[in-house]
Amino acid sequence: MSTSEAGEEAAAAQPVRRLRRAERREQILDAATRAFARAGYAATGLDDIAAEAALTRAMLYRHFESKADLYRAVLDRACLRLAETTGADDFDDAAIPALLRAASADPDGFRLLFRYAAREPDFRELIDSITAASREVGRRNLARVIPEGPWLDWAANLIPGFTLEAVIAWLDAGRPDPEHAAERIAAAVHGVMAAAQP
Amino acid sequence: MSTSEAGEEAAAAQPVRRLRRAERREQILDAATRAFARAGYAATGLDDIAAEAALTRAMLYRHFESKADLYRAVLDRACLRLAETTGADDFDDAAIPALLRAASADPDGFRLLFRYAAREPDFRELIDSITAASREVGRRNLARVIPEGPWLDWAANLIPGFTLEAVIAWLDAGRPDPEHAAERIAAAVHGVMAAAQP
DNA sequence: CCACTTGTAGAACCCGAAGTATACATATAG
DNA sequence: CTATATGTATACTTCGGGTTCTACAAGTGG
Repeated sequence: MSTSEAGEEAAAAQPVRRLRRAERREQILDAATRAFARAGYAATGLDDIAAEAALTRAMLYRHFESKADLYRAVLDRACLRLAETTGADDFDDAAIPALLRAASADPDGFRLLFRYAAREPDFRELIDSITAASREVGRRNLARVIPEGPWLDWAANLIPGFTLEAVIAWLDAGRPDPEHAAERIAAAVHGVMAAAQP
Repeated sequence: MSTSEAGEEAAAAQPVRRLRRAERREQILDAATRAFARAGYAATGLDDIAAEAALTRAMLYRHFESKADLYRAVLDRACLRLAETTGADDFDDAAIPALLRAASADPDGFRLLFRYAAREPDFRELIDSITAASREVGRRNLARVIPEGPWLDWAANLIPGFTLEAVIAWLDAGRPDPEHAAERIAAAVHGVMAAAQP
């Protein structure tokens, strides 16, 4: 007890890693992304997030106004990263490698955006800028090979979500041969498109 | 005001349609299925359900122990109907027409089961009997055309969910030509399978 | 006509989780 | 060395929504 007052107990626990504000904010966003990606907004408590970040709840409030504010920041960053990695894609076949890159770069954010946020009424707006554009462009591309009608609607509704699910399934499968993964997923998408043709 | 004390106000409102217990229970389950199918368990309040059923909250508690109990009853009935309509399917191509029949017969229940309940940790168990079996059988069928490896995992993870999404998209598209819808969806599934082959 | 069931209306209670407050500890820049 | 930013710990308040309770109204079968 002479040299250090910190070591009162047997376990002298690491002396608390401190970060500067901006870095801590990022670290919290990382942790929150992981936590939210497990169960979505409603089912994830602030305690879960604090535990994931190895912090107390109080610290969360020093960086974010509220749970909703934190969630928005998480989604915003995930959207931003996605946009940066893919680069304003056209949602044709050329977009698939970009999606694979984006999903690899930020798997938790990717899953969160498309497995959960897409179905949460209060926050769907935040990613609508992405999904709306992709649906629109996707539909235009489809219209070149599928005649107007219910089966075009069917394909246009189905394919964007399917493409994203295929990418997530690729993540879940351990990201096998990244060289040709895009080709396979594109082939799968074409298979679905073919089924919608007359 | 002479013949009827009920008509105190201008609008004599229909004299409250009464049902016997069992029928009312079914009617509540119908309404709750619709309400839950819009936003899932957490985001749906008892007030929403009561409004949908055109009843007061108190009545809900005369028929169900709790919100969770009601939800379980809703899911159970939807599972039961599904099982009855499809009849212990094998989740090969022969199952697709059965799924279309089931989705047509109970669209709200179908959507609820596979769009929401499948992602709700607390209740997933209730439909796991279905999804687990379908995944298992589906994987065995896939293993006949795809060699063991990550792409088999990929397809096995992706296809069951995709099939269900394809059925829901068909509902959303207005159920076009039911005669050949199963063929188209089967073709789409085959297209995905083909993409997983070497 | 009576008893019973089905129904309304709404206040009150309760609990978990979000959000707030205060006191204290200590790395680290300057 | 000291000031300050970063952090812990914990108790407290607030709030929404599920749950309970009480009081009353009225259709229906025996």
